[in-house]
Amino acid sequence: MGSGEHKDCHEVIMPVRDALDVINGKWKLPIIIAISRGHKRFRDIERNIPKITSKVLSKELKDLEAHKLLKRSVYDSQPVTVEYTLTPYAATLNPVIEALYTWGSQHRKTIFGSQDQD
Amino acid sequence: MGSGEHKDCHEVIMPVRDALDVINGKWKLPIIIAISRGHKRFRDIERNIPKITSKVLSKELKDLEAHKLLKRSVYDSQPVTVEYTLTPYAATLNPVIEALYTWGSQHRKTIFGSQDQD
DNA sequence: CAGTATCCTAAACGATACTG
DNA sequence: CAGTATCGTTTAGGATACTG
Repeated sequence: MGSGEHKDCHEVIMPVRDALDVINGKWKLPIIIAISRGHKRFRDIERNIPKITSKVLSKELKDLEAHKLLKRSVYDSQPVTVEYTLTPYAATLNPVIEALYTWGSQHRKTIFGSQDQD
Repeated sequence: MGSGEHKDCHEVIMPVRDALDVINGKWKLPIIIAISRGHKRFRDIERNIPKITSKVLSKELKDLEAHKLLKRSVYDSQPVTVEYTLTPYAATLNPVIEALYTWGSQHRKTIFGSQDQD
């Protein structure tokens, strides 16, 4: 009805929020990136993500698994090993990661141009 | 040096984290979207973002302004009006928003296929 | 209209230690 | 190695009320 003026506003916001709900926080995308680069083991992932702790990594891995973005496999080797691998679904996030990577790279240059930053 | 194997992992993670630092949270991108759709006034923005409160909107607007993504203009009219407009820099976020929009739309279909969701 | 002031809860994040 | 336990701090976010 009537003036469909700010209706299309919601149409854009809603899906973006859905996406944000999944990748929210500092860690989820970095974890996906690390695994996509071939780091499958818990300690290996941990070592490759600056500042992350076991506790946070553990929690985030569970979240990502719940969102069907990765799979946890336990191998009955000697000793038992655990591997995290991305699902095909996680690959659909690549355009998001690329857009963020591109923007973040540019942004970093921009802020380094004017002031300091970690 | 030696095995530069997980070095490129950081090269990807860092810019992504920089981007995430800026757009983090549920509200920043929705706010940018609302403003980009022509909603410039505080109440107008507020009305077009489901569930946001004055307090949160106020805080997020300040954050976005600090990141140079939008500009707050006060017009000495009768009564005083305030307008928020995006900076040209905010437009560089469009590919990010589009990627998120596309993925979020697909994701919503995916989860609606299997279970319920808000 | 354009916000601010309080108060509050829940979640994120972090440090350190510990277990099978 | 692959985590969990415990603790504490910080931040995001929400409810409600209020101001110029």
